[in-house]
Amino acid sequence: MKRQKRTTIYDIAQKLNLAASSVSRALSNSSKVNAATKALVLKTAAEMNYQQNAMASNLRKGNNPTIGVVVPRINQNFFSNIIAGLEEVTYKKGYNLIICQSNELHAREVDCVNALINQHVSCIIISIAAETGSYQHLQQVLDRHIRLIQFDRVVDELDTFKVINDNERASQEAVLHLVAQGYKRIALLEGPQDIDIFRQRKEGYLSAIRKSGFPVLEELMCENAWTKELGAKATLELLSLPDPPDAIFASTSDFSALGVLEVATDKGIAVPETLGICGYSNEPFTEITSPSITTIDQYSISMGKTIANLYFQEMEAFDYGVEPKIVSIKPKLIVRKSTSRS
Amino acid sequence: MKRQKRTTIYDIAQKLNLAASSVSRALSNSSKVNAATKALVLKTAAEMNYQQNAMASNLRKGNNPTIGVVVPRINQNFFSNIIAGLEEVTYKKGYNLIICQSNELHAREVDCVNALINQHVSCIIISIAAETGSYQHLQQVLDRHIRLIQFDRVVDELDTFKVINDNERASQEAVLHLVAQGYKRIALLEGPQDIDIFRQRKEGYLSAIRKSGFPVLEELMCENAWTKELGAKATLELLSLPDPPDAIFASTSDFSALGVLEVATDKGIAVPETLGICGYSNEPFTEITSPSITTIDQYSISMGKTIANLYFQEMEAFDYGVEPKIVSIKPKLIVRKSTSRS
DNA sequence: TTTTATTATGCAATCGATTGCCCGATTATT
DNA sequence: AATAATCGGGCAATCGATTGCATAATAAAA
Repeated sequence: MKRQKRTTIYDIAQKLNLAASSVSRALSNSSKVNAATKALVLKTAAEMNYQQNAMASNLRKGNNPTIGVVVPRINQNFFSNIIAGLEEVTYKKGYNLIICQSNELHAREVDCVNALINQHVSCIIISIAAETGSYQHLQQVLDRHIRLIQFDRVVDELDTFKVINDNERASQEAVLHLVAQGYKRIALLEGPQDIDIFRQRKEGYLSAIRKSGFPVLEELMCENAWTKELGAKATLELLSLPDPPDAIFASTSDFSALGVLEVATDKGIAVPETLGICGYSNEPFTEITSPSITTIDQYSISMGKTIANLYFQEMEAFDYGVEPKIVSIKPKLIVRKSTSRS
Repeated sequence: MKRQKRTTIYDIAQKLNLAASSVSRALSNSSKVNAATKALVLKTAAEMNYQQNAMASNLRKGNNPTIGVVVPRINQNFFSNIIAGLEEVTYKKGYNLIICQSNELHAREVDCVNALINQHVSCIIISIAAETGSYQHLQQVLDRHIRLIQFDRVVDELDTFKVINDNERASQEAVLHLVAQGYKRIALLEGPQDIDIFRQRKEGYLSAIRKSGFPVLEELMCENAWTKELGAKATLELLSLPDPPDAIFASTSDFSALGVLEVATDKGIAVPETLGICGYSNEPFTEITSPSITTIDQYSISMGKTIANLYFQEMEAFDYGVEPKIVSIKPKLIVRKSTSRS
């Protein structure tokens, strides 16, 4: 079974007794070709089942309308929403999306970025892996004048476009909400402090606690309570304190908050009456638990759209002179039953 | 700020006073180049920050190590898991993944497929949109000798590789489980019957009902109860029957099952005692509801891996003579509290 | 009717890497 | 020592589309 060659503009040119250049112009609707010829070329191309070879075109034109995306995990609600949002916009612009996942590993992230550089993508959109290393691979991107947009987890030092959530304000708001509900000993489950977003969330917590006139208590802050299991473990420890907390802000994720809720349910602790629980991310399940969990929505789909639009508006419009810009989105506190005492 | 050109093999060749061909061979580790020269080229390439231009390379080699994926929605648990699984495998093979979403629209699906054909991807992996139309676009793919793998929602008529879930057996098993738990009037929430997977699930339901010696009752089968809202609506109707069902199999999705559960909870109907509920897909939240929902796990991540491996094993190894093969994965019934009477 | 614009088309170089073929210089074989 | 084989490397064509420049044909202007 022999692989028949695809039709190229040369095939069309030959058939119509034209030059390939004319065919090319006709197909790209250039004004330099006669309307009749144009129509004929278009018709013939359709008949011959012609489809442009994007590789050749892009090579010649020196640009590739493709955006590379690197996320820690594709199948994580937040990121898959981001990707969906990105796709929504890039599709309309005729851009392709190449997706990679770093699996939270630095080495793999470097690999992905290099692959994207090879592909000569127009832009790389990235949220960095938990396992951070040097930023040399990102610097490489900049050195090659490939647009780079960081989002969510960003490297501050790098002077790039950034789209982030205002984690600090959101966290602060969440904690102030807890205070308003009458909680007085509010614990924090925090994430790895070498990741900016977790530092910011902790900042928000601290400033809200201070602002409310409460003391900052080391024993109420648990490190690395990232997953459901770790959240549960931390909760057990917190609850066995001589003076246990009356609310827990799982700033790492809703999964962590779920761990808290499960422990509370197991122990017969009333939520929200005896223990208030607040998560982060607005995972779909937070609405479904009983009680439903108060959390923070990050507008992930629209964030994806924002990122893509940023590229198209700011970056395509002008040339490289554009000042890198930081877009900060304020997430929204979603109050549900797990913190509604009143 | 002028965009400095990227270094090419010609730049390296010039610097080392070599021919570009030798540089190319050195970089691809060809045996036709002296070890010393090879080392020198590699070193110089690194110094000059050389990165291959994949577009040029792929054009010349006539192949593009890229796989295109078209799914209805990227941010749907099942599909994002599939993509994660695919990526896991393709990454290791040095392949790129271009992701598109059809948004369940036929026209958009056609667009995506055409874009992928333009890109000369090596393979297109697709789960077709709910809004089906002609299959001409997929036929085009085959005509151009691009590998095509359909998964989950497939077009039977097309003679391609297919990776599917054995929806019929899984549904049958679920219903038989309900029967074993003593449920006697089992209702079905079904999806659009022009999509194969929903037809198959209904078949499974029907055969289990017959096998159990129960009558097939039209009034217990509700069409198009796809979403949570539709599931809830259908449940209200079912419960207002003179002789209401004692179990509901939401074959469309867990969301639909969730709608059922919410209605039951609202009405104070005991689950699983008075009403049994079974969903489909093993969405993360099914574990969390109270009671937790019995459902069917589709092994989505591993299914993604299976699909990718299918491409690499069967399709790269041989040439086009390979007989299209159908891989059927048997999903797993996950029994939880919503159907556990005993 | 001659000259100048305009329009439509062709020619050939180009994007960057790969590869078949050829050739000179070593090394191995008889 | 003469011939054959091997090695290392260069030349130039090629992948398919695009584009600056040249040119023929036609229309407009003088």
